[in-house]
Amino acid sequence: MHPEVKELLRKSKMRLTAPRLAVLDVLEHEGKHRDAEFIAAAARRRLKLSRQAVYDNLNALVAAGIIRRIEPAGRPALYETRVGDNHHHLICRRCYATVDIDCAVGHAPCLQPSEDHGFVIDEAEVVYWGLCPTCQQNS
Amino acid sequence: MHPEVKELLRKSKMRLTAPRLAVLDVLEHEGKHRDAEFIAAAARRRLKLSRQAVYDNLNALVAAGIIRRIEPAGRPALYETRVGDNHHHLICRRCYATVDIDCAVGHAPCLQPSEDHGFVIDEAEVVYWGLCPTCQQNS
DNA sequence: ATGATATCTGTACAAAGTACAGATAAGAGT
DNA sequence: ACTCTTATCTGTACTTTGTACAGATATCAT
Repeated sequence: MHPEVKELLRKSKMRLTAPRLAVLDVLEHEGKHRDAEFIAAAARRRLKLSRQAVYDNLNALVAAGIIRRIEPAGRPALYETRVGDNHHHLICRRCYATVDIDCAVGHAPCLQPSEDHGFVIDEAEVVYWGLCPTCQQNS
Repeated sequence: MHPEVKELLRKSKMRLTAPRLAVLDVLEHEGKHRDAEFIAAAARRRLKLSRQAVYDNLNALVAAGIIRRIEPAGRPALYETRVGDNHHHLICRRCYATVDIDCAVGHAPCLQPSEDHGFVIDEAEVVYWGLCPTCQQNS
């Protein structure tokens, strides 16, 4: 576990409980984009914990800005530790492999639609859909 | 009901059943972005039909490219009749009002991420999140 | 060490959508 | 118009993903 993670938790006044650290450890060491089910299963290899604890922790960490949730259409939510840069995602339609994409149009990207309709916009969520190299071959 | 809609159905070799026409009629005349529950309720003011018929028809129409489904994070899916231009959406975080956004970067937009990782990309889904004018006032 | 309360457990519940079997009816062919 | 094929519809049961709630536990401040 990276020590700076514990710093982040303390800064957010969150307790350093074993289930919380386990959830973060899974995200740091067992894949960059994982759903709650995977995180629960992996965390249970370290300790015993309930489904509710997994969801509570994921929600608390998202609220604190320590992890980020993405919700691809028709799929369970995924969680990742890369936060703060509002990067985007590219997902395979067949196997759902997910990779990060830096924004193509500069630094604070995509927050400028052609017409804002009077809205105050704070986020642009972008998901690219396609076929990953492996699934292209097996088609 | 616009006559061209029936043409579209025939072109797709889909039967013109009353439930199917009712679903399309709701989307044409009772709001541009509606979820399955709303569509079912509105269609039931015209005729009696089951939940399954609503979902089956929506799925069939999406598959035929006659309507489009969008799935905002944490919300039920919305359906719209504007298809073929891959436009985007702007959604209010508080009241979930949803408006269409033309793509800011040209004609076949957003299909060029900074790095494609070998994927063959066929769609870029963009959702802008913010506060609509009404909700800005009531905050 | 002690206490306040954030967190965890476990069960029940909820929302959104799908599976399946049998009944019905739309459209093709006569 | 009549019949047939089969797409579509109905209704119930089920699935997935996630939340609500009450009570037990354990973390951190003091």
